[in-house]
Amino acid sequence: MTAEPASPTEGVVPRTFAVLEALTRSPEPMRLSALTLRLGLQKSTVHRILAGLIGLGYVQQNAETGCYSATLKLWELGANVITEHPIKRAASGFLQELQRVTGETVSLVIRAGDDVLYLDKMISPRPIRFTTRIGSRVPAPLTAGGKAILAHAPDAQAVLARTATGMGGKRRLDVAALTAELQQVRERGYAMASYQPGVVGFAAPIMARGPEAAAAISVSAPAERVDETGRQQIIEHLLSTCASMAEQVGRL
Amino acid sequence: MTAEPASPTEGVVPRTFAVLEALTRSPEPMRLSALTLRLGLQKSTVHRILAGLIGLGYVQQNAETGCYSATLKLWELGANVITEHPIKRAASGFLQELQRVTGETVSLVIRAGDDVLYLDKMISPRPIRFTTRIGSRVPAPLTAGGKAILAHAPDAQAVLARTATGMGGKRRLDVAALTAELQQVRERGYAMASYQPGVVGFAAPIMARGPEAAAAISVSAPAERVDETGRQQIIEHLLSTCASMAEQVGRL
DNA sequence: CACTATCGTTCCGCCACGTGGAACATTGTT
DNA sequence: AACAATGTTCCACGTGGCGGAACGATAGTG
Repeated sequence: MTAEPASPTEGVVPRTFAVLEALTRSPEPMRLSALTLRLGLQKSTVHRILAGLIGLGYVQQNAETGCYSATLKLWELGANVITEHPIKRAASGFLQELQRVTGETVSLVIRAGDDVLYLDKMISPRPIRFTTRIGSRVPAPLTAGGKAILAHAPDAQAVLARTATGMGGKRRLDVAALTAELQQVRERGYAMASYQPGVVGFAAPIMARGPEAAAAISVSAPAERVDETGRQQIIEHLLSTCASMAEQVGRL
Repeated sequence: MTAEPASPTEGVVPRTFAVLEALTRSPEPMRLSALTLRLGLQKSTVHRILAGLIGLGYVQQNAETGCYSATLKLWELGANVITEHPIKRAASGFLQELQRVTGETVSLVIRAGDDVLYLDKMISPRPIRFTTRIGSRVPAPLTAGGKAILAHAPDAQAVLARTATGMGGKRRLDVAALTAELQQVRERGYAMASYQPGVVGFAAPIMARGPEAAAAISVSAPAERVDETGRQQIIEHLLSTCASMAEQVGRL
């Protein structure tokens, strides 16, 4: 049942979501042929699915180019999920305050499989903009927030192993070094990383209810803007913020 | 074809989205029976759809209560739509700056049918919190942002009429007064409203490319915090912000 | 403690609807 | 003008969705 012969048929619903996922992942609207190619489906099948989605209002078709794209109705659907999310709700005030006192970009991430997921972000008023987007995923071991969470995850080793093998030669993961680093993170209470070149990130876990981290808050800044004293101040604010939030979340 | 006999069958996909919409609209997780009741579907049908959605990862079931709720995966799906949205992207910096200089909560709204849709919001660091949520809809004529947009919409009268009939006796809409008010909005360049009790809102349209408003930016504050000079300052900042943004959007 | 009511899950025969191939229509290219 | 590539429509086939009903689980009540 669960093991399908080869690729018999997969049902409308999974295919419908595959179409939506393809459309939303693409920065610009997609043509029908691009979708069929990417999904490995029949032209007519994709066309029929798209027609249904247009009827429901989740997809629109550019009248001139004929390209398809997801509509804001799809965004509305998901938006309610996050506004109800307890951690995101609890974090809002803390993020804002931390952004204010540090003057840098702060983010809220949670773990999602072997990745971290950016739940919220408050960007710095200063010139530099980061490219991390709310709703995007990044392999956990690459980011400060991910390390902060993994340091308190029982399956951290497995995550490191999977991530190391998952990424080809490009930026090899040094599992041994990371393992040692996670130990350090546990001791000092915060993690550091430089996922994007020229940007340093500091993060601390939200330790609420139980030994695992519910989330992490990170502060990111251009490397040249952070000297030793700035670093210490950021870390101080970060740790006290996370402690306060953990306390509040813990007694919800 | 388009006119269905009575309620023959509707197909899996529309029903699947109906389930998701019901789940996301509900503040708390829903039981199966609540869903069947709300959707008017068969128990087994809803159950089958939910099982499919769980398999796809868009729905989760609480192990203890058995209640169903949408997952963050659904949020991820929609999140990409908005990060690519040109107006939201263009507005981000302007919203942040306007929030900073006014110190109050600023929002970005666009029109969606007869409603306005909250695309983005930057909340005031001051004590009061508003209940408007990103991704939520409000009938356009009730809000400052909606009025700012309607003032430049060719079908404003139709929207007023529909909204007036749509809302029962509760807060009756005075169509004549609103029509006059829209004229005022066109003249002064900004709109006012008090959709939530004790909160005043000011809004101005983003007039980019053509005679219609692409969006509106609004500033909301507790009524008692806004005196006459504060009001004038807010409006001044608001108008200059919208003008700058319109110029930038116009030449994209 | 048995009885009943309610909710969630599973099963199954029927047939509607999704499926993929191909034909048709449309637009752009050399 | 002939061609190529893409988008849309059509149709016979059979898979998978459909709803009713039976089953199981849990809880509330006399």
